[in-house]
Amino acid sequence: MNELLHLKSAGLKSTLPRLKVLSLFESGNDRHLSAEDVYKKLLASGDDVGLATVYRVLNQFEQAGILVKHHFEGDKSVFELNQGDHHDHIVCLQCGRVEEFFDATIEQRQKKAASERGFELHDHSLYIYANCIKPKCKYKN
Amino acid sequence: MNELLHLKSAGLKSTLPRLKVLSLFESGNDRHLSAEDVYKKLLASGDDVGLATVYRVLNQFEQAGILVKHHFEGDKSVFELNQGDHHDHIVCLQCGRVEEFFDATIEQRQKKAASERGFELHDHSLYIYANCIKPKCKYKN
DNA sequence: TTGCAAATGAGAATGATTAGCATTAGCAGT
DNA sequence: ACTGCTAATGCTAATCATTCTCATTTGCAA
Repeated sequence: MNELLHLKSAGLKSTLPRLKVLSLFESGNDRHLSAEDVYKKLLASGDDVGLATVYRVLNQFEQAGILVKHHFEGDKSVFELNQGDHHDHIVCLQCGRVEEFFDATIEQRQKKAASERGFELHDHSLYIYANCIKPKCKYKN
Repeated sequence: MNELLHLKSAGLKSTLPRLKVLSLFESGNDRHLSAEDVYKKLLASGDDVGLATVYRVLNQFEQAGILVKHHFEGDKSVFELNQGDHHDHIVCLQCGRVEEFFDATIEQRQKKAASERGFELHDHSLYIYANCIKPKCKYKN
């Protein structure tokens, strides 16, 4: 009943769509999903939720700290389960593979860069766009 | 005639709209401008260019390496003159002030993070979202 | 079980950006 | 300078992701 706890503590009613979305992320099959992805996966598994609801739920979960939202290059944003550990992302430009990483030095220097210039760091987004080195990349190798 | 050289070498005809857009950026009054910003500024100065043209020109300039495009938090993207020097950005969440910075160590560690995980770094985007420390911030101080 | 506010679903609306197309304007060659 | 042709422009309509509206449904507390 981990899901229920999450929802309760966020002041969210435990509804079918919310549980479905949550368990999709907790199943762990795909860490990074867009609203469209979630919508399609739910449809595919016979669960009938509206796209608008998916968007709403995703955003509520983000507010509640259950999910984290990312804007990879360009258009649609993706969500991933918030497991407390902050990390940044490397995205393969060819196959889309996403790898997570954390570098204490980078974090450190960012804070420094901000404070040196009269800012108090609140947040940051760091995406590395790269190419898989063979033979891992699904497309280019 | 710096502008002309730019355009020529990019294989772009030297047209009125392109010259207008280019000189807007080269005037240096605002480093970071969205398509909408450019459009409005041109209108304001009596130059009559269509919004679609602005978008087209901006993208052509990006391809040509004359401008660089950035996606700050959320929606619209902004462009800035490409002066050869790569840098990242700090954006104030309150007043929108944008400060540029470069940190060799961060660059370094990114390359390392990528290669350690089987990627060849191609590109990256790093945005620090922060709050101005008083009294510089136009809104919160 | 009842009642009601909160949540959902379907479709319309929005906002940024792009595509389609008829008209205009650079510019190379007379 | 004049012709002509292709690239460029300026509308407007179209896209695409995301949000809003609102009538209907559902979770849940009394």
